[in-house]
Amino acid sequence: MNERRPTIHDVAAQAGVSKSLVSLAMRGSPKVSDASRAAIEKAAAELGYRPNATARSLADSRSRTIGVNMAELDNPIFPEMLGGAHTVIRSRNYNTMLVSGERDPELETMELAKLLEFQVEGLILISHRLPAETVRSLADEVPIVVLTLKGLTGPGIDSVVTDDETGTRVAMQHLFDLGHRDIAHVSGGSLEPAVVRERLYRSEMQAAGLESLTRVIEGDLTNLGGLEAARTLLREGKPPTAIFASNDISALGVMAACQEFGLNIPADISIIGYDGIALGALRTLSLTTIAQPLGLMGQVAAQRLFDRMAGTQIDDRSIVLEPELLTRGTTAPPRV
Amino acid sequence: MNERRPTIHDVAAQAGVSKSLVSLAMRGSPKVSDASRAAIEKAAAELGYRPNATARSLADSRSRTIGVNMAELDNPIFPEMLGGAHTVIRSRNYNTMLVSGERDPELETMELAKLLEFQVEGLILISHRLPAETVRSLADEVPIVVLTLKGLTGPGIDSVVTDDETGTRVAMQHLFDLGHRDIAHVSGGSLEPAVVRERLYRSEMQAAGLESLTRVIEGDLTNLGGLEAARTLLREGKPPTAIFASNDISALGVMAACQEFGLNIPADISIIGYDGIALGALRTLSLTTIAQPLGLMGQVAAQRLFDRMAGTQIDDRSIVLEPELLTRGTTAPPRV
DNA sequence: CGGACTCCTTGGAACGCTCCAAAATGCGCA
DNA sequence: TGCGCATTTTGGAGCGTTCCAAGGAGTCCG
Repeated sequence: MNERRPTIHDVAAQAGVSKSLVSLAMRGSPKVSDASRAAIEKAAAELGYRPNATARSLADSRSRTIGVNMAELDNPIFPEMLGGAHTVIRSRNYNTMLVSGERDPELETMELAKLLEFQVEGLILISHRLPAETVRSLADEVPIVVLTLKGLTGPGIDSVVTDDETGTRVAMQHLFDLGHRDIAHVSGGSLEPAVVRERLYRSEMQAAGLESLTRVIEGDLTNLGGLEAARTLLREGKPPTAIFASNDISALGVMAACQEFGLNIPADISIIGYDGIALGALRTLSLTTIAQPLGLMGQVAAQRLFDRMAGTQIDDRSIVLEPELLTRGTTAPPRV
Repeated sequence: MNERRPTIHDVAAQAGVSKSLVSLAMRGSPKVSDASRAAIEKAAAELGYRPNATARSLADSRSRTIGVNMAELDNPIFPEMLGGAHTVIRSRNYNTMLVSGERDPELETMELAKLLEFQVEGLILISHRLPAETVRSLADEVPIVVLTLKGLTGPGIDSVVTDDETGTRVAMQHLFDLGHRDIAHVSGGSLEPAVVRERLYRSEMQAAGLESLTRVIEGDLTNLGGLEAARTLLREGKPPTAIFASNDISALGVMAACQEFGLNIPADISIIGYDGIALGALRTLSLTTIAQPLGLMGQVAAQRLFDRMAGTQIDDRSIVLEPELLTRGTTAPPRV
């Protein structure tokens, strides 16, 4: 390892100019003469000079860094969103500082505090488990964009979500159109999107005059949760002709349970998920689902963040994207 | 947003002490009297003071940050490794700065340069596409741990890999034990692990006196690549009784192709993958595979990095972990 | 040949913190 | 009351940049 990294001073000395001029040259200022520029570049190359971003941040009080919190790593929708955000952040010549609270609000709070200490200029919360109050107080220091959760807004807080009501309606309509009536729902706990999906499932069933067939089995948005829920359901007796799962990974668990019970998908039972994880497109799975534009959501979130950072005047606090039905191999008309 | 963030000076003024004392107190030094500490804490709380990590980094020239490069986001093994590394980094009270080169060596180089400008104290490359020379020169400035690729070592560079030779042998042995002889391989291109796996496949076949049955179809470690490769293979005529795919996601493509051709897995054809992605455990897929301890690899990588940063004397440059056969639902004895 | 410009270049003061040597304080004891 | 010692506290220098006001060097023109 090197003894000491060369600084702007070393370059200046080597090139025979002042540190200020080196500073200008490094940032490509037009007011540096060609001769000086050449000398400086030569000196910098010889010394292996690398600007110190920390010092720069301090001097001009701009960190050029965005903090991203990823609530959990095991649902693939989050990395997909991260990818989208990351692309935009990089294209703006910013850096991404990633933390994860691992579903633990206290840890999450600490991690976010660290981000602020690093002077991040904006925060993207790819889901989170924080109390509203905490988020609000963070938003006091730096603009925040929250993904997938729109319940919480306020000054400094924007959100990017998809329209879960429409999405759920489309899912149910798809099943109705295929001829299904006996449709069960594997729910997803108390987080916002899952709650909305369950509510809409119920109201759509009711609107179709199918209250009596309404069945909700509790899941938790995990693969195992979906598996267990579907097992419970199938043990009960006559299976429904279709199951709407609150998200894709739990839908995959549901599929596994159906197979265990000797049910053929989609001949014996149709399954529809929600999210549009890349995985679902695997030919092996071919899961019909309501796709959220995950990568796009990340991109939009980052863009909005930059707009806020630039102080652009924007009225709405919430960006709602449209979900899309992806008809694949797990849904078909019910057996007659 | 706030006008200006309070600094250590503001806290000092408010508490009626010097900035130096505040600095000590903030870092929990034992040589601060209880009275002063209380006053300082009170003042800090009142002002909503938050230490400026940038200034601190500059002052003590330690960034407390590790840079992580994730070559690509679409193979789930990488986020899994990231998760492991992240845990360790956080437990050391360090931060993670994440970049991704998106398979583009030039972009990757630029991103890594940015990390160094931020004075990261160490670098973890979760795979990469860089020329050896570039990595070596980076290693001159900061310790590096490379995951999944062990070809490249040298001063300042460590690597964490699993023993692909053993892994492949175990995979082949598993198939041999089940009674398979006609085993094809879907390869994975020119990256190091894929090359080793292909070589070992060939040598194991040869050792078993099965040169005549050796068949390698080119894949590229993607789902689609696996699908296409298997289609090509199956179109050729009599299918093998088993296929060994170079990694899990391509194995999933292979499975899809088999289904397209009306082959029953594992009754008609056995499939074994490599990696042990979490996904493969999904009951719907139940992919037999050679599992690498992905999360652990990330952890070990981070640990080794911290050891190097601490200057611990260590001899070996390469950590080799053992892979493990996970027998699941896609392998069975061949039909007689 | 002097002034008015334009173009380059410069030193010094921040930025908010840590580190250090030295100063203040307090206490026990002769 | 004064001295030594341990405990607290302090101001100033420094970390590597950027920013700014001001200084020098040319150039053009009357």
